[in-house]
Amino acid sequence: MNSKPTLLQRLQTTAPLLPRAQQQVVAVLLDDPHRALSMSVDALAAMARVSMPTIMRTARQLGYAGVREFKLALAQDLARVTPVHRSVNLEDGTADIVQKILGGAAASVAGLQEQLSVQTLERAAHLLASAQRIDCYSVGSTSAFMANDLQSRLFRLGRTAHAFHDAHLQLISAASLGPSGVAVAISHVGRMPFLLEAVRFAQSQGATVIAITQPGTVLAELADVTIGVSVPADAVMRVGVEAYIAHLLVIELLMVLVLKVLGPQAAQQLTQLRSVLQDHGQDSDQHPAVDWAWSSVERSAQP
Amino acid sequence: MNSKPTLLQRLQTTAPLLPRAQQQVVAVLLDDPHRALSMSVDALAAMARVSMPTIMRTARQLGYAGVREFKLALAQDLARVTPVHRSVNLEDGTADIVQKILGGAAASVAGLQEQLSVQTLERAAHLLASAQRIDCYSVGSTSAFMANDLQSRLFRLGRTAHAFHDAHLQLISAASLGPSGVAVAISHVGRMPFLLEAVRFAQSQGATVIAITQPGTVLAELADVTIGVSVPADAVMRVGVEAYIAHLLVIELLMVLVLKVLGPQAAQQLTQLRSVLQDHGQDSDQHPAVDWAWSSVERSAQP
DNA sequence: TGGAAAAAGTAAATTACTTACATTTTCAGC
DNA sequence: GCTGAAAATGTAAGTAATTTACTTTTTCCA
Repeated sequence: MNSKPTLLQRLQTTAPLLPRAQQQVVAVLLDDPHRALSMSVDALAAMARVSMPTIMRTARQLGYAGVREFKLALAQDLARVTPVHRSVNLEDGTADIVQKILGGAAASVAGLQEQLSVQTLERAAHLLASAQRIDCYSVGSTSAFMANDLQSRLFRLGRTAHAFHDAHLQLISAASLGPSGVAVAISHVGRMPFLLEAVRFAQSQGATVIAITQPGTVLAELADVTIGVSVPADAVMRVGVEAYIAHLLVIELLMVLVLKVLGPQAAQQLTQLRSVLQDHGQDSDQHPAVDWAWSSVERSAQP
Repeated sequence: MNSKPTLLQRLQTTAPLLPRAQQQVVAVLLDDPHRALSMSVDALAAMARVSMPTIMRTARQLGYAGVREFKLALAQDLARVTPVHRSVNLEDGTADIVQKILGGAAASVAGLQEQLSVQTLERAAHLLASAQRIDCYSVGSTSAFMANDLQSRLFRLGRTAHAFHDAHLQLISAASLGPSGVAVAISHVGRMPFLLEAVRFAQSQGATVIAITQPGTVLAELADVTIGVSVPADAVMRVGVEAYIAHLLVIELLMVLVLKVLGPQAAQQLTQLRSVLQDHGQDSDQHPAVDWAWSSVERSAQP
């Protein structure tokens, strides 16, 4: 899972370093990549007002063996969810807005796949599966929801978990965690002083800290295990729902992995829980953790 | 916004109808599409043990003007997020699990784009922008979070909004909404009796009801404006985070559209709010609505 | 301002793709 | 089971695309 910036992004960043004629080529490519694909080399050359070999040189410069390969790479790049390069504008039509926001979200989900490290996730899952107590710390209303979600889902998996949204309570929790405890700190920005203080304190008492935050933040540096989540670079100005969604997905992932570590008997318990909920006619708007776990068990139990 | 089957799927279904030599070609393509892309026509021909023109004929048969076009189409197809058809299995490796869950999420976001109707969203946005009071009804803890989110974001846009998670309070609210009020009912499953009762009551008092729910549910039928959100059919067994994410995105969209309806002066207010929050050193873990709105204004104010 | 190195262009060569036509295969009708 | 026409495939020649080799222009340092 290597993180790769979009080809188009790379074009934009590399462009200034290129000689004049090649910059013109890149400009044409960026202007309408889809059209560029369906044009032949000499058509492209004409449009960029350069000679044919320049096209080829540009492709080489970007690290491709030839124009053919470059075009294939570009095609693949365009096909995958294209990050929005321009932010939403109030003058946009409704359809544009839908496209931009959903496109951005899809891109950030796809990007997440490349950011997450399997090893890190596994380490986190093992810690969560073996901790004697798990405390979830949040900052702000959004993270609070996530901390609660994490707590209740861990709880359903039979783990002892709490969620604290308050700086003071976090400190108290940190004081009592001890070496067999795990704290999970959720904060996208990752530099709220109170939270950092609680984290440091928990660590000083021997607890292990898992952070779900942007890479490069103070919190990320501090934590024992950091699950880095960064929204795509294009959207720097717009910290939107993308971060929420990424965090939700990370939690979902962690829960599946924890369940995997805990093994079949935990899955069994979930199945029972689910049937009880069903008997009581509970809406499954409640909590999906139960549902997916159930389906997983279904499948793996009768192959 | 049309849904299309994968090119590879089409290959598989069309294959039996094709003459022998062309079937061999398709077999090679399906065997290792990525490799097939990087091969020239005669290399492909050699591998399929057919002559060059057969490759070309196959491409034509499939509806492409030539091999070149076909290859581009194939490249695009291979790159796009492939929906997961199998559900997560506890025997899966970590990397598989990551891939399946995130892939599923990406697919559902992409699917959302095809489900949403621009007209419906616009109608909802206009209703929200002009209502004298907006009450958000939820069922279950998840929807509760969403109702709160919706409420607080509407509030920041200067709208009068409340969120009710309790059947009793919802009835009371419904009683007092009146013709100039709008109720937003959020429930994925869309058939909780209490909620339906509140909705019917609100309507009987002249209020307009917007529903965010699966199409085809009782709630969907009942509401004046239904924003239909259905998780992809593949994932029927696994009602996971996909539904959350879809709802979050719908709310995000609605907020942008409402802001658009309200016009620049509302955006202006948001900008001010943001600067106040910044002055007070607030973390932007808080609420993204402010951020994006700010960036939109930035852009549209100084062109 | 001279001159060397980098950049861009011209034209030829190569390679990949496409077409036209010959050959083989298939199968319906006798 | 043979005949012949239509479909399918293959051969070879042509065309269009890409790449290379080499020349001219530009840039910029001394």
